[in-house]
Amino acid sequence: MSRHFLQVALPVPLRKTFDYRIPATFSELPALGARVKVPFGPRDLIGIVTGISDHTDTPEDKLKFAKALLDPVAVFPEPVMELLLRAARYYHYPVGEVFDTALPALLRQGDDLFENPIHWRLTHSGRALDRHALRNAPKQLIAWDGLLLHGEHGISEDFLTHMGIGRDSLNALARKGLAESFGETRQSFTHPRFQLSEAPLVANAEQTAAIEAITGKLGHFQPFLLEGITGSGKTEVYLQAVEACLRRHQQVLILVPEIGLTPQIVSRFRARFATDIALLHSGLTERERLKAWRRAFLGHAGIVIGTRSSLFTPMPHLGLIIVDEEHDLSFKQQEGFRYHARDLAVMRGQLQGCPVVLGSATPSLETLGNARSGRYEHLVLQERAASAQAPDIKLIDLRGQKLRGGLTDALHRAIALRLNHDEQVLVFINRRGFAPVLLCHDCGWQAVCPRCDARTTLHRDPVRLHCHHCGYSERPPKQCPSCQSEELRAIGAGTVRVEESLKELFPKADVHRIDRDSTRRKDSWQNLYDQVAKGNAAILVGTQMLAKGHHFPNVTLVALLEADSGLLGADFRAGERVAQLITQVAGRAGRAHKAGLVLLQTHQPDHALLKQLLNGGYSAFADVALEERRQIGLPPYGHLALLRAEANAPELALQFLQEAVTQGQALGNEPEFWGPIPAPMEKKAGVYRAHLLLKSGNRPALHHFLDGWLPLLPNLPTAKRIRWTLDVDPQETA
DNA sequence: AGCACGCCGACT
DNA sequence: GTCGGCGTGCTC
Repeated sequence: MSRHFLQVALPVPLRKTFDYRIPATFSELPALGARVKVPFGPRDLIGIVTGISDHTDTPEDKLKFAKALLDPVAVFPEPVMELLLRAARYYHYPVGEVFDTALPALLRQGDDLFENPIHWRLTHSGRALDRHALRNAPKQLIAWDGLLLHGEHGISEDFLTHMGIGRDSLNALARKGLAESFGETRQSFTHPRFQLSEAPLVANAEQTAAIEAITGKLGHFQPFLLEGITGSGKTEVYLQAVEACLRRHQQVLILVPEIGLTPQIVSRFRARFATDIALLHSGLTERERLKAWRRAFLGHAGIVIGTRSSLFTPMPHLGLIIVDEEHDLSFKQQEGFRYHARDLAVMRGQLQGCPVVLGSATPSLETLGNARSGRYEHLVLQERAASAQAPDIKLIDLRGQKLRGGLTDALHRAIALRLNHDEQVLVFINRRGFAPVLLCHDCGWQAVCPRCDARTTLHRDPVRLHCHHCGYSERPPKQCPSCQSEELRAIGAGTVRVEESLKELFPKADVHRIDRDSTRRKDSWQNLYDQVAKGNAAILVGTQMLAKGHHFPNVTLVALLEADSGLLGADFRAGERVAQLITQVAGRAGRAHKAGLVLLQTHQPDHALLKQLLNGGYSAFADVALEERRQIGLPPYGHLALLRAEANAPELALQFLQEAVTQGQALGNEPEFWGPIPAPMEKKAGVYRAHLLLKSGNRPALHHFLDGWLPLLPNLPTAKRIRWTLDVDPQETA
């Protein structure tokens, strides 16, 4: 064993592993994927064993001994280990940091893998022993003394090891019947148990076909796109596929968007299945998270429902992966290890040999592309449940219209009509706060953020200017700082101003606002939801957070005050996002027995995207958009990576990226470089940002180039004066 | 990323 | 005279 060296991945931003000698205190060779504590420079770190080898390239004098083996088995079993290694390679991110993001914080910090680790105590005869009986076995005597001290509750093996009492001495005492071990061991791995606690719904023909397609592939890798309009019963397909998986004594992993892990979704699963359901979301304490993680890890939990990072949860009997609302942006991590949980879910399905179901009413063009090319099997649910009708979508031309609180007369009348019928209305405006611009009427001065290239938003309660891009806020000036005029005006409308106007325009109606500011207090969202779900006439005003997760059966009118505002962005995905938002929002209208109406206020009633959506729905839009992407070679037909640079001066970031381009051209076989260009909001939170987009028609070629290029970047002349990050498959390219 | 080592300004 | 600023260099 001493002839072996451990390769250990450590949580440091270094693209390599480190080799360590194995000390004699290790009672066994570590499992690949187990945690070890090792000395690293002046401190100790916890790392993951990625390899054990009988040779090392590190000079003898540099090698140190590992300090402790923390786990009797791998915290990352083989398929998860393989997933993480591949992910590190694909996203060109240091493995040690990839492991770190995949592990619950408490395990990262050294908590025990098993809740009740192996403990030792003296047996009855052990306690009765005369210590002279062990006078010829000094190590056993020390162990016996130690155990005697700790009485019948015993002491963890870990602690004993720490005290210099080894497993050998303890085993020797055990053989003599003097000591015994107890607590959880690796035997506590199990298969999940479940019972059906309610009968499945009767599936229609489309649902039945989808369920059969998925269940027919259990035990094999196969990705599915389950494309189903709102109200078409995607969840019932999930439920019946989950049931089939549980019947095979396997576990199911369900990924949901950050905001989607609502009690409503969870209660559907709880109502159907009596099984251990582990929830993993941002609201848990680290202790709760570890407990839920363990139930999945040990195989106890039949169903694991979680947000992005729960993708990495080890599950010994994983048989099915579901990604709900697969188009949702929150599946892509936007900092650090920038992985896409949906894409890695497919990779995990491949490694574990199980089906992966990607569900959405508005699939991402990437997923649609995969479905059309045949890589994913395309399952379509087009029928709404018997009671529901498709909503009617109409445009309202904003040009030249007089607005009251952001509403045209036509929209005002439509809302009044619905309220008179005791129905509910949703109003979307994608902007928080009171007004997005504070303007001097005399000289044109506007309130801007000193740290960002952005205007500050005027808020009420308290009255302050806030920057939505950094934490900056200040009291609004009483006079214009530029010309001393007192004619400062709040221009444009955010959710707060729209809420106020609606209260004035409809004094008898219940008006509620739902955005990040109004739902900050815990439970307030749930209370509001319960109140509105009763169905009394009401208007809900909110940002797109209102579009997700919750269903209000009495909503018959949905209005977008600025349906085309999202089209202004330079991002090539802007159109896709707008189409998804409008379609999702439309799905909130008229779900039950009442036909719904969707009204889109727009300055561009002739915009091609809006026309496609109106005439042919999301799939007509997707046809056109995919063809455009194909022609310019953008995803899913081309592959992107984005190199971002940040610096304290604007030229520095651009200069670094230019050096990177030159370096890449010298390497050869480089992809297309787009840029460098200043980021759309060049200055943000006081730092200047620039972008370099890499585009290639050939994914392996792009990655091969990155493999050669990235290690050279730290050596570029300006590298030490900037910060750079690489984003593979960026979701926000502008 | 930490953390140490190392060489120049304002304070007990 | 020291405390401490953060530049740069290393971590098996």
